[in-house]
Amino acid sequence: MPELPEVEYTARQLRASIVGATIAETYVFWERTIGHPGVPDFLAEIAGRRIEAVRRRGKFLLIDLSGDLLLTVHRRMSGNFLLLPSAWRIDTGLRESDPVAWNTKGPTYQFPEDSAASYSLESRYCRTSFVLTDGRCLLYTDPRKFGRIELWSKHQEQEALRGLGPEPLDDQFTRESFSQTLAGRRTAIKQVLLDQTVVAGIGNIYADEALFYAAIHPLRRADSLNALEIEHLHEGVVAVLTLGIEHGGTSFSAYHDLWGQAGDNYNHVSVYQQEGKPCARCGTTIERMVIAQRSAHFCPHCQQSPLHATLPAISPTKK
DNA sequence: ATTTAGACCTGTCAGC
DNA sequence: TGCTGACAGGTCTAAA
Repeated sequence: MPELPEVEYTARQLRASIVGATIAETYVFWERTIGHPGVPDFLAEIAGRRIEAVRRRGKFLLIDLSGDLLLTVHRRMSGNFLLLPSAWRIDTGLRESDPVAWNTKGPTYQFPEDSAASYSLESRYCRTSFVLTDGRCLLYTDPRKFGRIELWSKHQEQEALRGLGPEPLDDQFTRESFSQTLAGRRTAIKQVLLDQTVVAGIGNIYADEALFYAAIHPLRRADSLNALEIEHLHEGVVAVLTLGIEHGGTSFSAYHDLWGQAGDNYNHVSVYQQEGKPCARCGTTIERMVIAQRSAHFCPHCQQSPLHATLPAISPTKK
């Protein structure tokens, strides 16, 4: 689910709400959610830490903790955070001696009668919960269980982030550096945009949207783009990510912000999951194809490609 | 060296 | 109503 705009939006909300708070207890309800270190060490290390800062890098949410520790969160497809007010009681069903609760249905929570339905729905998929000393509770929910939460020493940040490329909304992401990165790449530009070592934070929604913005066909070979097209694509990447943040992220069904609200960017997408609908620019029907095992959506009229530079369609099967 | 299936997971929706 | 298959915001690994 979350790409850069969704993670950035969450980071801003967390920064405003939990910096300065201290973690009292942590409960893990799905062991594999904790990617590093093992669950017992994770629980022992995180107890009593103060939350000093909240940052974002690519699709990673970074939480700096006291004692030079770094908590990294990658939500993958369906991970989410919910912050419960302190008045809300939680009942994890844990015995005090249990380091891990083996309850795949997640803990049960007692909500005020007037609480939003989305809270109780999401909490059903709680994989990890952080109880703060002020009584509030930060829930990490993740229906598909792909997301990972890891704890590292602060000096291990580079290792934890696995060679991420430049931040697209920072000065380091320039037309020139982008151009250099694309130079040696013979694969489809859509696939290259999804490579986190090329640019950090772009996912399937914003890759499709950026290519539409720049009027570039998703199958174009990356090394075939001319200077003007690279300029447009660079501009498009920045524009669609910035708009996504301004709209509070893109929500389809499951994504909600810290307080259970849906992001509005879905109402502003041009091509993503718009197959069969008319292009807002020219009215041509939006098409969908599979590139690198992912859906690609584009306008066949606006995003035409010079024949010499288009890759043959790859495996038009499955998905 | 690339490229591509498969794995990791659960939910939803369309079609029969 | 129930079953089946396709598909979903992502990334890693093994095999071709």
